[in-house]
Amino acid sequence: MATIADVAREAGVSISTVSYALSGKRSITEDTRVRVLAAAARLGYAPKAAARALAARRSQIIAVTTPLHPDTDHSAHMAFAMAVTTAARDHDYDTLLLVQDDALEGMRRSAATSLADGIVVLDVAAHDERADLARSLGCPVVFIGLPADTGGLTCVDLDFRAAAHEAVDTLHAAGHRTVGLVSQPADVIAREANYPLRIEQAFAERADELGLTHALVRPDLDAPHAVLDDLLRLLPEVTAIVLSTPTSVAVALTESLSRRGLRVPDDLSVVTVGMTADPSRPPLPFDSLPLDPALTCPVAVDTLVGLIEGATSPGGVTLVPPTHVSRGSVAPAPVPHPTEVV
Amino acid sequence: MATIADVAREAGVSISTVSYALSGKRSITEDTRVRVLAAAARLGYAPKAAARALAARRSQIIAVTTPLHPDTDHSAHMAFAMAVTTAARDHDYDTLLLVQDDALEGMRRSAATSLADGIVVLDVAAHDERADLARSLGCPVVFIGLPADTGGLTCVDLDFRAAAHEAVDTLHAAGHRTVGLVSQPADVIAREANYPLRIEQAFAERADELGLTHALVRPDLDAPHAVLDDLLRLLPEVTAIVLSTPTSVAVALTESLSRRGLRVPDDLSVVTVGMTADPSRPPLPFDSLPLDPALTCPVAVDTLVGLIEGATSPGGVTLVPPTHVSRGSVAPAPVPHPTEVV
DNA sequence: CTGTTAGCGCTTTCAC
DNA sequence: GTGAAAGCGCTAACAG
Repeated sequence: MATIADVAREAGVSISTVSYALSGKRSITEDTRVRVLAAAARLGYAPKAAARALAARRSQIIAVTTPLHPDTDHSAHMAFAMAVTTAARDHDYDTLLLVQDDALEGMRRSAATSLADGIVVLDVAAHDERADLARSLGCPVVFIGLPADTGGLTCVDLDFRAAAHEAVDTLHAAGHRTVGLVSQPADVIAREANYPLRIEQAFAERADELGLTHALVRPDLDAPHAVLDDLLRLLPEVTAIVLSTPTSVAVALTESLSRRGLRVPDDLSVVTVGMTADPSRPPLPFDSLPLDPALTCPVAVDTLVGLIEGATSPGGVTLVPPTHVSRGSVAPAPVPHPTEVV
Repeated sequence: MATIADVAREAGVSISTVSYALSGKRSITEDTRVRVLAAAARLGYAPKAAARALAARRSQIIAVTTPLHPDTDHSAHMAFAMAVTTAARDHDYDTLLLVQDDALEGMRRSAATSLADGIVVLDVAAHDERADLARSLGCPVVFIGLPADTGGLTCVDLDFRAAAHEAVDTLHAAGHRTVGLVSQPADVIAREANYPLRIEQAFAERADELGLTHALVRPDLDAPHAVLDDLLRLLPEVTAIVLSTPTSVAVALTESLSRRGLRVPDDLSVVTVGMTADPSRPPLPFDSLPLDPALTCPVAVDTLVGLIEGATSPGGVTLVPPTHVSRGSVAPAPVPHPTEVV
């Protein structure tokens, strides 16, 4: 309840001296600085957020908009929201949560009322109505994920293309010559952000470049166990799998493999690409190039803070390079071509 | 960018008239009210949150604190955070997210700076450091879940006791005479909020009252498939199960049942108590008395808003009655006592 | 290096 | 029913 005036009186200095002593925005004699800090501590002073925001024209709040449709993966999106929040705190910002119906309207509202200084957009769909809104908002906005049209938007995403390439390279280096991709369900590809397509293309491209035999299967969420059959039908000689699919399909695939008596990595090597782990469950036992919130979110928040503070100019897509997590699911191909093993 | 002064000029009235016309806090001639609204719309006016908060001494922001340890169920807690956010919007409040390390410190900060008008505490542990903090904060706080000592706190939770009773009653009414409880892992019971204990006690109590044979098993997360064996060893005649356990255990149990050729509900009836569904996955195919965020969160937010606006006084535990969701997993006992079937 | 002061844009008495 | 004006508590020129 103490105000800056109380602190000034207590420390025997002026109000502005207190303000500057606390913000460090101009140099203060060590002596008076200590006196101010002591007075503030004695009175339990904390600047009122609203007064500060009004005077400084900055709320130190970032809005996070994430529609969270019934079919989006809640645990993954919680991980993203957490990562954004943690990154924001590192820059002294708090995060406001805008969900469901309010994901769109809340963006408008928090921009119009200056509730938030900037907005992070999560759960981005290919044709996301928040993209057009962002272009017309006059408030810094950063997308985590890419809508179909990124024109005029500032976006950050994992470099899925590089991740897919690296997955194929890894398998190729281990001597695999026939590789399969377990991709997303067809309807997800239509609706979601375009990263599944980017992965499919990059996978095929690099496999062709390396002269590998390859194929892809898109699972059916109602019959996830069929993917393995489908893949073996398409690619009887397959020795390695790239997984970029919903967790439920990955789990089903694991079961299908063990039912068939196929061991990872002895019979089949596996690498996942662009999958987000549920922090509250044990991770899938596969080598991964994950879509890790800890990778993209800090970059997105840094970018947003740069925009807010005028240090950066808007627009542009930042693709974050993937990191490789080893879990021992890649082994040399069962029947390697001796001269080609790296 | 338009201010209230712009609107006043445009409408040819005073600033206070604009304020009252928009807030409705005092009666305004229909004519001038319309004129003000039109002017505001024409200028695209939206009151600045910071100015409003400073003058009104209210930020219209509720902080949501949820530590989210690595082992907490992220999807469930996202569902709670969403439900709180949606309920808050219904009262014209936004929600600020405080996670991880900042869950505790953020409470202090948002209270001291008047960043938030009130705080909702999620992910409550039995001995939660946020309980003592809440008592000393001088800022309205509502817990969703019960810490061990609720003295001086305002709490809202599902009535787990009633839920356990109702589950046993349902099975008894269907003619079951031997029932098992699959509870939480032992270490969870020690650390978490005390609801698992409340369920165990209520289960045993009501089963005794009804003269049922009963037993409980606590799963081991590293060997979830063992629970069915354990239960059948303890209770060979079991015809019905009450499930109040992590989702992973429930899934493992489902698998164990089908491996043994036991059909639900033909061979075994099942009811879940106090479990939270992951909205992004298909629900467990069992009758439920769920811990549904949609039940507790609106009550908690109503309570908090009552505290903020001075309509309610703090303290007290509100237990929300459970609702029953039928999914056809309860059938009459296989070997009913004819005279007792209801 | 420090103090004075003019706002920031709104809510809310108080007067009419 | 409406208007004038005093703050809310802080930041950031501007002056010294």
